[in-house]
Amino acid sequence: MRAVTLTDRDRAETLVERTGARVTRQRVEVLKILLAAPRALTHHEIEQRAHRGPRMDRVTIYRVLEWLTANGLAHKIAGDDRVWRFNAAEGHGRTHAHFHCSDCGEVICLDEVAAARNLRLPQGYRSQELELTVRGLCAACRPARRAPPAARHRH
Amino acid sequence: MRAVTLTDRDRAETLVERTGARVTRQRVEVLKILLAAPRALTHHEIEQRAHRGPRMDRVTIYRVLEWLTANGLAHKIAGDDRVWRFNAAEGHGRTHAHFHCSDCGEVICLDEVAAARNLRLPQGYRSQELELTVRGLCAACRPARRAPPAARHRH
DNA sequence: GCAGTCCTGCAACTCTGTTGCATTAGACCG
DNA sequence: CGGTCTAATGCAACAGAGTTGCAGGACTGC
Repeated sequence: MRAVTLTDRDRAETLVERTGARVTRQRVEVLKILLAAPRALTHHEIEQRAHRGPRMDRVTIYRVLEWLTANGLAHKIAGDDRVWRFNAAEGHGRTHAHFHCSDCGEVICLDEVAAARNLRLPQGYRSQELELTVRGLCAACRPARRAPPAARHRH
Repeated sequence: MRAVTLTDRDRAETLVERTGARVTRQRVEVLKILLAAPRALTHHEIEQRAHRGPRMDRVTIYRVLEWLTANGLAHKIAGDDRVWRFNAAEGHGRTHAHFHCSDCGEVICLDEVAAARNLRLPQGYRSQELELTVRGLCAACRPARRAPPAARHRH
């Protein structure tokens, strides 16, 4: 995980301000956490990071995440473990790709791909968004070739 | 929804038999329901259909679905509403595409697409499966051009 | 028919996310 | 700077999907 720099906090604050809504400590804090993360985080992970600072309620985090998503500042990904994961939404268009590790559940964003546009939908269906999901093993979970796999934890 | 034909029941039975494990009423019944459905079903929907026949426990359905998935007879899809949906797995390869209706949550399978194979993963990551998700509005949820939209229910 | 195993049903539980409501604290105005 | 108005927060209770443990039932092989 990248270190939380002043820049992340400032960027977070600026982004929240730009929406025109209230700039609260909680919104800035959560967005800062997302900006500092190299991958999508679960609510649980965000909560843990948030609790290093002053108290912030579970529910507030849910509501902030919802608000960030509604305002286009964060992006919500449905994982395979029934848990939402959130990204800072910078640079996310209507077409993007994610990698899901089938072992540890980690989710990262991949560069955009020109996903199949020759896709045929049934009569009357309309497409709004495309998402390409790659499932596989991340570097940490991939069985090593020589050395035995390092001990890992799930989640 | 297609009518449940004798063929579906027979096919279900044959498929379960082929695994070598026990052929139970519950397994055949659930697989039959999946085979008869034109789209992915939630546990809840499967339960409702199953309850037209003799008693079958909620938990048993969960376990049967898990078993079907593990044996390659069913396919599990994470929807945007935190609910698993299940398909009969016939014809599902390692690359497939689904359509998720962002309004009613319906999930259907699309024909396979040759999804981006020029995808670049980070160092050390390995891909096992590709899934293309198209989000949009299904025919029922799409705002009509002339007539007002018909009344609908969620789920 | 008997033993052993696999599967099912039931109850209780966990975990993620939501709702209702009283209280707090940003934003704005003077 | 202090007051006011309202959106946002904290707290508690709840809801729904899925899981676990265990006792009893049903297949299977002999």
